[in-house]
Amino acid sequence: MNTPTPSDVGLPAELSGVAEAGTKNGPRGQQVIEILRTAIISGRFEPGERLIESALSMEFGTSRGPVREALRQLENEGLVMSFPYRGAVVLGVSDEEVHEVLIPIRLTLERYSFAQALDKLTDDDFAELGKQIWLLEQAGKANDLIRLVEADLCFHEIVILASGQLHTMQIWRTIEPRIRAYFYRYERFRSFEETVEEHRLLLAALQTRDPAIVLAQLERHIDVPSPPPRPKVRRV
Amino acid sequence: MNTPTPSDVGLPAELSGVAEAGTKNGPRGQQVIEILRTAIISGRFEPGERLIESALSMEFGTSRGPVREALRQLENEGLVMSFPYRGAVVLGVSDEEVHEVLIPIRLTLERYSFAQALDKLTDDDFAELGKQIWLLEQAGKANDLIRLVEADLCFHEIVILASGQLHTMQIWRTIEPRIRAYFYRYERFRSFEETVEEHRLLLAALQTRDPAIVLAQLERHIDVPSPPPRPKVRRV
DNA sequence: CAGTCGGAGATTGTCAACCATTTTGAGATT
DNA sequence: AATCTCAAAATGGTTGACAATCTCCGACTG
Repeated sequence: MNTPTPSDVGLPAELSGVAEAGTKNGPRGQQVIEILRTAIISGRFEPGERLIESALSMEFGTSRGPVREALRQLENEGLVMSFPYRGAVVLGVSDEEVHEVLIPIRLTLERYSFAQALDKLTDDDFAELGKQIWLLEQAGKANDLIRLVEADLCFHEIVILASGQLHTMQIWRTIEPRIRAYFYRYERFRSFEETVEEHRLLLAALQTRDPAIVLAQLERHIDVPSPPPRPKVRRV
Repeated sequence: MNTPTPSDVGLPAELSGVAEAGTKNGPRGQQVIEILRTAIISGRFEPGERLIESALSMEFGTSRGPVREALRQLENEGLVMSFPYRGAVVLGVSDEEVHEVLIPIRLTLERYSFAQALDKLTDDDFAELGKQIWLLEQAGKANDLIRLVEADLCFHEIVILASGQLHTMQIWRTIEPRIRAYFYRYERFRSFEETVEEHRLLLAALQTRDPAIVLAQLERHIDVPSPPPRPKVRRV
């Protein structure tokens, strides 16, 4: 899994010791982002609820600076919308928009990056993918939706990162949280074992390094469901 | 053209006096974003060039705060990439990624929002669209690429805004600058009159309010060109 | 009584100066 | 030649203070 370093884009540098995403990232303000994001995705904030900078900074024990940046970041992930001098409100995602926009975009991103990643995947990458499969299995057995979704998305992110396509990665980051929120809502209606099996097939396909096989399996995995699942629209 | 207001997403408010995008926006820091964005898109910065907060804030006569936010914004538009404690560098876009990722995403966005906008477009919206057509004609006659691209993208943005789909809008905003940069590079190789005519057809299609007609014309307009145009890849 | 006007209060936007943290590059050392 | 050390440069974050703007509520007016 190659995280891009400054040298990849023209900055003088060597390999970067980028912390494994998840636990204790570098700058503290990143944690603010993560906490807020998790809170919104898991539904601890109602859509429409206002987020006040001073209140949040108080709560997190930071100054307003990091909170402002977090809110801007969340805005770019579509979890929040803000208005000049009026502050930020939590956003919801309609199932329709997920199906008609976010999932198709995801498919575009993954089609391209899987194809690009084919001749770049290292043994290390495959090992990481295997690890995610294992985590999927564990989560499945434990009936742990959160960890299942986590491993699912991580699997895909590994390939996207390996593809080394900067803009594809950037767009992935902005839609991933919304996809995640959607999965939390609806993945529970699928058989966990089915999800695990699909990723096994996907990994096997990747190991052939045959574009046709990989893309076929990818389309089968992601395929855009025509009728929005359970409850209908649920606007904003 | 409906710009979403806080009330649309749950905030108590009435119609917002959002300034016509372009000239003197509200917060000063927004101008910093615009200046930097234009500078990057028009190629006044080389890809790989470093952007230093203190230098920029000096140059713009602001404090570092607004510059930091601008850099974060540009990062979310894929024009810049930043690394913790290492700062931001200007990014380029490979033609391949534009064709394989950005344009297909654009098509997804527009398919959905044009369909959604059909029964929401007001007379005012149509008037605005007509105005853009006129501007396209003027720019075409004057052989003014910049203004042509401006009116072109503005035309599409009007429809996207009218669709009222918040996430579609949000994603549009993050890819629009890169599309714009691409147009600046390659639209010059097309007949301006052809571009104008296509938008005339698109507007006529919209006026029928018939989804089939509109989508057909849209696909014809945007269609994903298979072979990357002139110079080949041009990485990062 | 409806509608308008005018602050007061709340919240965001910006500034300035400062310190902590981290990267980076140039020497000095082995 | 490779490594180590250290100071300079930049970013990340803090504090406290204002300026600019929105919101809302209550008084005034037709």
